[in-house]
Amino acid sequence: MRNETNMVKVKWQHDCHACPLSNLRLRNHSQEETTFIASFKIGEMTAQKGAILVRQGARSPHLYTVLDGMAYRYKTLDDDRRQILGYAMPGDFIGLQAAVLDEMQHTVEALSAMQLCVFDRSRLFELFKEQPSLSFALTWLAATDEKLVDEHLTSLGRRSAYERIAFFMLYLFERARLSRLTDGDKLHLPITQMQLADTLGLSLVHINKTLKRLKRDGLMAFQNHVLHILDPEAMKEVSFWNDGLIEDRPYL
Amino acid sequence: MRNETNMVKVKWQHDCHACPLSNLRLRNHSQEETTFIASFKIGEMTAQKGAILVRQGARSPHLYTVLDGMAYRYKTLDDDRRQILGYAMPGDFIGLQAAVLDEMQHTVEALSAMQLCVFDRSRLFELFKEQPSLSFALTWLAATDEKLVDEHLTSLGRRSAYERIAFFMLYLFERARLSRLTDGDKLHLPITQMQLADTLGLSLVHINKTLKRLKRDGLMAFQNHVLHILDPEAMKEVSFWNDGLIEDRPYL
DNA sequence: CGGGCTCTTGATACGTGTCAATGTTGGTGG
DNA sequence: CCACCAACATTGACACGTATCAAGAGCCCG
Repeated sequence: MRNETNMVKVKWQHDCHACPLSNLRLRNHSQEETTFIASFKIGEMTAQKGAILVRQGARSPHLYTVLDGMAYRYKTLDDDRRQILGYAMPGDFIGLQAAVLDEMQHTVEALSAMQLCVFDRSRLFELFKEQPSLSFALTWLAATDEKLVDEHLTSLGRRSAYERIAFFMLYLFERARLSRLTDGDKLHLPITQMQLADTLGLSLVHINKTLKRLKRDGLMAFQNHVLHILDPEAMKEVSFWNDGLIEDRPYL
Repeated sequence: MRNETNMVKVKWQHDCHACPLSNLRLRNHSQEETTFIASFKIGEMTAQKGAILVRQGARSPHLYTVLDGMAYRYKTLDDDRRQILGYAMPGDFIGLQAAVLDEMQHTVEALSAMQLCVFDRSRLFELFKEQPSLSFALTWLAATDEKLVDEHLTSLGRRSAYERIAFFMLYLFERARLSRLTDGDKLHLPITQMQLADTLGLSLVHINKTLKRLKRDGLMAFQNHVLHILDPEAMKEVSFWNDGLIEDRPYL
């Protein structure tokens, strides 16, 4: 049973007008919008690795923006097969589906220690009434998230294991770059090969063997939770890379 | 090369206040919202089977609501593998991604003769400024579409071919029921086995053989473009059916 | 009444899964 | 600070689901 009580509100909080995310490659807001966001914000919280932020089958009263750390979301079938749907990094909004739908269809879990900005779902409609630009930004986020899932779906449907892993790792790397998490051609990734398997619709064993092939071929290496992109051009080529995937994003 | 010029504006048009969709199991609007929608609407058009409504890699100036007929959307990789991402039925909005993103990442093509309501993308921001309820509805649609792709992704990642086909056919059937396209336990579906294969990440041959097994087992039959649900309960059981998938939807 | 899509079926190949055993790593408590 | 334990990673052998190839049958539309 996963821990749900290890989330602690923190005393000290950021001023939205000096949001730490404004340093990232994200779209920024006007003064007035920032003031609205500040009023919409309930507080901040810390979540430990493994904490459940949103639970499949439940209703979620809170929405979050990731300030620090990573999370992932997944669905579980009635036996215990599961499919990981996506990952959230600093700047990402968690709970768009929670915001507008009744019952959550997936679980969101912290991959590492996280710091989050918390919003009150029940006040969301005020945002739609008063802030057309932010409303548009929310819709933009929803559409962009769907675009991502579309690409992920294409991977599972039509890319081989080798192509699929190359594509996904390159995606994580490029997305992480927006949040300034990369260090040259390296990236610290708090995920296991089991999680990779559940992300890409493959078995643990096959992930392991295919990672070895990718390393042998000089494309990339993933060891001790460090992803190392060795040959980005070759990665793009073998994975049928899509340049339109990664974009600067708005945030709340 | 697919035909793009076979779309014809029709002379006679529906009055939004007597929208034919209002008879479906969809969420309806207030008088004022309907008036806004009427002003947002450019006109109506007809599309022949095979017509391209939106093209991958291009920018789309128009948004559509399906009045009649079906469409599907897909991505193509640089070799010619393709992945079908979803289907649109009467009441569905086509072009949410087109509405807010720059370049389309998928193609939308008519599966049958269609009748569509056409909106002007460039006036979308007025909707966000003036119609908070409709803005919310748009975001709801985006979130619901993502939920659907999430489930589809789970199928490709973690359901076997047999489960996957059962799940998808049941989904199409239940979604079609909302648009009153079903006839008892039967549904006319203008799709081929090749399209089913590209939807479910399988080969044509394997689709064919698995359909045969499903029929032999008394679950469902799909012949001459007619889907026949023989044992809905068994279908739900083998496919790990998700009851939260199908909901009444708002529309524009 | 031809010609091109579809659908069907059998034979065979191959990618990926499963099983099982061993090695490695990192965290925890004595 | 070390010993231990539990995850996690690695590897080989083998099984199985699904793809590919190939050929023929059915169907629709001009």
